[in-house]
Amino acid sequence: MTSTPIAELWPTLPGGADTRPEAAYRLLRAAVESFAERGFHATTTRDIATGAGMSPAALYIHYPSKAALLAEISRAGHAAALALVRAAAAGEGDPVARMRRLVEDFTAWHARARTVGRVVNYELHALPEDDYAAVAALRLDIEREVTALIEAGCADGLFEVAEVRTAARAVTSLGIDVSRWYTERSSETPEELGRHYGELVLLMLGAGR
Amino acid sequence: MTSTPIAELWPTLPGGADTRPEAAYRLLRAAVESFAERGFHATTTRDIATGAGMSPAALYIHYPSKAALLAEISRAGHAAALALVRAAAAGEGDPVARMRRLVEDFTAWHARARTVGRVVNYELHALPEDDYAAVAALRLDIEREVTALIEAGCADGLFEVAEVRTAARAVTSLGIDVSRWYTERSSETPEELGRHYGELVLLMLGAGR
DNA sequence: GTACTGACTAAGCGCTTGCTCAGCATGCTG
DNA sequence: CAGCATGCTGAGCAAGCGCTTAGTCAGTAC
Repeated sequence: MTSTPIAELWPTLPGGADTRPEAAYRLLRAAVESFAERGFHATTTRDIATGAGMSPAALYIHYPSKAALLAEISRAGHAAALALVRAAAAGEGDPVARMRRLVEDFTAWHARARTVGRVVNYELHALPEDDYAAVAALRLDIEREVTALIEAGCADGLFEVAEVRTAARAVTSLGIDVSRWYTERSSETPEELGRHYGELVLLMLGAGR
Repeated sequence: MTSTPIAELWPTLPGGADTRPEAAYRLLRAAVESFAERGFHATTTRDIATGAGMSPAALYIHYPSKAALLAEISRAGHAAALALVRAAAAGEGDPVARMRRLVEDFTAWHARARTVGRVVNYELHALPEDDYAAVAALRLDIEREVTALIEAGCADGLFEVAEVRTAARAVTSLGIDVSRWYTERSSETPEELGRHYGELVLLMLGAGR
């Protein structure tokens, strides 16, 4: 439906040199919409091609397979999420300020780019083995950034948690799940939701104002 | 894989009178395993039948379609989750004690019955329209129970939250997402995880000890 | 002009899918 | 015993799948 977040997301992502024909991006966008709405296996190559305004055979000029489209989406989406987490974790301020920004950005991204988010988080099982391995590494990196930030906060006496790993799970989990339930009919904007979730997480980590 | 939670879950569930042939339960269990691992659309009727130790045709003696199997699983799973939430919300103690038990039970259930949980939470889009409507009503009931309990806690001055609906979302979201990431290799048992999550949620709601 | 390229389509191949159907064994009932 | 219901199988159908093929056509190079 709303393809604006995807349009914003892509041209900047797959690695600088943007020499790919515009038709390849139309296919990516159509694939994201279909995969998010129906799932990978229920989406046909005909769906994607039609959504991109071309015949089924044209898809194979730009991508070697349906799974390759999924892999490209998943890699780009994970890279974007990790970049955002890294920027917040390495940003300015104490661990409290950095965690607040991390949760705000992570949450707002999963609300804004919820179609990409759904593909990224709920279609992992359909990835070819190699692509899955690459993407799993990115997911581990995200988890590690969050864990390290919580540990830093604990070391400074700003956070207080029983189990760091469980707390880190809860933080990423809250953000990821936003892409499952958020719709454009939700009462809060992605940014408002981000701010509320930022508050909730800081309380959860024992850093209430 | 581990089918014990499913085995425990079912015979008690689909409505008292347990006159259904044992083969129907074997089909249910095989379907849960397949749907959870590969997703509804990637699962074939041959997968399910083979998993239940019979030929593909035998499936249609017990269920009219592949989707009917999904619907039965989804209804039973949602009913179980709602029952557990209702029991905790209407239990003994103040809102703090009841919320703690609600989160503990809801979380532990999503960890223990993670295969059922995955089907219940991530295959909704594959449900026939009527079944979806029935299941959506159960989901709304769960959300309402949690919201009401938070409101009760706020009224008693035990909780303090900026937005009740957002807080309720966060509580259910944390529990649901457990079924996505929890594995039998996770470092905590379902019950330990439940206790940790119970603590985190109470902090989040401004009720830290 | 000729030669070549990249983006595309119409047609369709080989295979898998959800599901059906005729038939068979078993056990219960009169 | 016959009569019939139940639970099941082997074979297979129609539809739809991912992907391929042969060929079209506008654009570019020389």
